[in-house]
Amino acid sequence: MKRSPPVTEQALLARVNDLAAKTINQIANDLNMFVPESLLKAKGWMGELIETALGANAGNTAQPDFVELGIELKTLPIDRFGKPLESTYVTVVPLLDRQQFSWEKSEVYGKLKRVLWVPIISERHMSVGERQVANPFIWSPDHHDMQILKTDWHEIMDMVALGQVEKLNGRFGTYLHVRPKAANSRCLTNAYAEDGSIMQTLPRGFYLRSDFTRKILSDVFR
DNA sequence: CATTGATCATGG
DNA sequence: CCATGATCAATG
Repeated sequence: MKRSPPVTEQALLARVNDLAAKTINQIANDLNMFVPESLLKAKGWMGELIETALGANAGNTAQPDFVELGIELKTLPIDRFGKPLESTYVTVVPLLDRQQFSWEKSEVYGKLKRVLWVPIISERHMSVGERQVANPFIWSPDHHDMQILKTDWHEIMDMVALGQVEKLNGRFGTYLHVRPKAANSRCLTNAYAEDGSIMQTLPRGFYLRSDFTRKILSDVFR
């Protein structure tokens, strides 16, 4: 039932290339998985399907999906022209980290340093099963993009450390921005207040803007 | 119509 | 609650 993880990057590429051009129905049928009518009540389903198909093994730990390879898997919904339809979730924002202030040790860096992108043509009018895998590829940020990601991360984490998490909103950040990441708007978690005490606030996540993922695709396929 | 803010499912 | 997987949907 569960597939073992690929041992090499080459093996992972071979597996994911087998998915290229397949419909979601084909992939799910091969795995004996049921395809939901809608993703409204199954928002993570696409990602879980591709994880299963490829043998990802990180579970819900805060590590890249293919732990030994250090590669993060991201499905990316695109329209028929290859334009991303959504932002891409990266990881939760650590609200109580005043120490571990190193970009290279951050979970954002750990996940974005090497990513297997699996674009899926997922226009809303298409049924889930008819949606189709496009051209997957493994990517790392170039130096320029890495600097921008690092700067975004530092600016956001500085605000968190200064107790300004509630001043953060989706307008901050060039590539990486911060949005709510919770079951609903009543969820609360601890964070620093501006006076250094502990306050309660809505949990947040780091997301990649779709402008940036659009650029990634155009850099690769130009 | 793009973007920001809100929400859904699951496992530990 | 916190982490994973994201998409939905109100708003400007």
